[in-house]
Amino acid sequence: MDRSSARVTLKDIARLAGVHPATASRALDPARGDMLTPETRDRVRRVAQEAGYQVNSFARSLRKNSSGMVGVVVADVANPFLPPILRGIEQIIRAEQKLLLIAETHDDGSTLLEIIDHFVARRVDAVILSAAHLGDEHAVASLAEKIPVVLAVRSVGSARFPTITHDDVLGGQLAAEHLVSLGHRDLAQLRGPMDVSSFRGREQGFAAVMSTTTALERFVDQSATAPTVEEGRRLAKAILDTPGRHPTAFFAHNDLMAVGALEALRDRGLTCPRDISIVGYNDAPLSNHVNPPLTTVRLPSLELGRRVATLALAVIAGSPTEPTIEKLPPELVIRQSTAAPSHP
Amino acid sequence: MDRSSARVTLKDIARLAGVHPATASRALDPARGDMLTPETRDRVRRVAQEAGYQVNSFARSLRKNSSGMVGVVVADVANPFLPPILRGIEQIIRAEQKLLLIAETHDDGSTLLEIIDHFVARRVDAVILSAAHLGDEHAVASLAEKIPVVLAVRSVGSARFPTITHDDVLGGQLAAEHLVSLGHRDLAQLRGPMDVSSFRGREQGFAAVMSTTTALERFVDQSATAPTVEEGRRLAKAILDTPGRHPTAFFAHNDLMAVGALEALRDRGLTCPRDISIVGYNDAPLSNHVNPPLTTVRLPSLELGRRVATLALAVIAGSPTEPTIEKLPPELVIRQSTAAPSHP
DNA sequence: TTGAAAGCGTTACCAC
DNA sequence: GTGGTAACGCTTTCAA
Repeated sequence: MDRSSARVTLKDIARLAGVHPATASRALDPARGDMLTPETRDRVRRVAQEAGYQVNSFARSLRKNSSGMVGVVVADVANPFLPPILRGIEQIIRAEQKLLLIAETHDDGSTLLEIIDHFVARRVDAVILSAAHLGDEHAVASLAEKIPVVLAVRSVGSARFPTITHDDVLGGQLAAEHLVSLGHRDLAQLRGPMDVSSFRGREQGFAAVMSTTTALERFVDQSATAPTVEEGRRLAKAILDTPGRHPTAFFAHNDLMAVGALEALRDRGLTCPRDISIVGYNDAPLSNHVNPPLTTVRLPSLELGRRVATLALAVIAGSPTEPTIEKLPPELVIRQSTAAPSHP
Repeated sequence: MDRSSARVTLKDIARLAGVHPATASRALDPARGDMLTPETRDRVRRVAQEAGYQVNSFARSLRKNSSGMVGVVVADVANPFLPPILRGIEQIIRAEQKLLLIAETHDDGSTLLEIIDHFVARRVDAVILSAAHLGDEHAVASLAEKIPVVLAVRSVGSARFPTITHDDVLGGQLAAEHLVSLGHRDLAQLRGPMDVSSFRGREQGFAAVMSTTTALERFVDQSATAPTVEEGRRLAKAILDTPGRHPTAFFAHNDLMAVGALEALRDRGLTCPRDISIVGYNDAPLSNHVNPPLTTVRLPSLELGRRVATLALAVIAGSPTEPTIEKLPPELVIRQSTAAPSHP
């Protein structure tokens, strides 16, 4: 593999076509192509084509001070609810001939700062941040001074930045109302990390419904360190290990935690939904294939991705974006992990 | 949000620190920092720190002709077996202070070419390609002329390029041997797309075992257009709809297809493993939570990611990489979707 | 319509 | 050990 050959530059094309580099530059830019006579334009383009010319994006970006890239910050690519969001973003961004730079924080604050530095150094045209924590407001603000930022999925608490999320409060309500209407009166949430707006919203929506009914929520002081199967299992186990009657229904803050709860039940010889009903969240890909198939809350994630990307492009273009927060409505999907309590 | 303020450049730092830009450049480069007196070096660094200086990576890249980015091409980020590979890659690449550029082909040939163009234009330091099809050899060769390329997971058939894959032939063998040793004699594969080396390898490993035993493989001419739940269901349904006795075991080329097969069984009122045993592939995250938990083939994907990235760095550094192909061994995980046939 | 020249911010090389 | 100079490849004035 010989890669030593120097690459063909605009100057080469200009020489081959017998024109000045500036002319060649104009010929190859669709936007400025019609400043030229069709003949010169086409000749240059043909030469470039034949020579396999590719712009040097460094030089172009240096000159234009824009990278043509959009940075996306996510917490964890392994999270199964991310792909549709990323796909939605990609659809919009690629249509604009821009490229996506994806980085992961693993929910670590200092990694977030590092990534932000990278993005700033690379003069990313905009940052789509879906890994924010409540309290990251300062970091986001200082990033926003340099690069357009839009928040996806997770807000930072205040509405200072353009944000598009799922309506997590509504999602929590849907879950609670479903369980209450089935007759459950003794419930518990398996909470995700409380420094993330999504889980905070779910908790509040759920609790709000509780407070308007005769139903009781218990174990309100526990939450997961990460929204994983293991943590779901741990929280559920802690509840089941508590002496006395256990709740008849769990609201897990995502499907992975719901699966962990299923494991905890099984460990104790309990059955879902006979002994305990479980509602998950996200409608992750295999949620309808676990045993039992999960009742869960489905999110319009592809749409969210598309809207976020569209918003990012608008901010790049400098439209008068007032800091809005838009919340897309979720939808309850009823499957077989929920039923009326057997001992009412 | 005011982003109009011009950014601070190296020249500014030099002026503030009372040195020449070239000196400032040296002071800020860890590798060349010790050419300077500690005093000047530290003074420059302090000034840069205080002024919030960030290199302009375009200028640097233009000068160095290297972007500090590694491009990764995958078929589909939603595929649950990718995250560990990406994580492995990221661990290695980030340690080198490089950034990952991730793009998806959706297994579409022209999209692959587009992405390659983008990567070339952006002078990515290397490309890690895990979305190759058998027959993409030409495209890969022309890319490799310009940028170091390593193949991950999927080979192109020939061994012209440095490649690290899972040992799919061995994986197919493990699956076959397991089923045969349980007593199955009438089997079928639910094949993934045959233009992908991974599935091709699994098929061959499986078939090789068949040919050395009294077991018989049937339905050898069917394969999926994509390795999805839907396609797994379709293939399984086609087999079950065929008149006469059906096979007593399926080898699905991945876990998603296995789940599809489970659906097809359920649709026909059949039970796994009582009526039909199923082996999946990949040990995807929820494979042990579906009903029944899947016997499957586990892949050392994190390790693969790490090795691929290490190899890519070696190629970038110009080490004398002879085109090797390395195959990492998979491992059979026995769960509850396989059992001895009930009507032997 | 095209050409000339300057400059984007950085680093490599050569002097001193 | 530090400064000067040039160059990376491109786009964008400004002139002609």
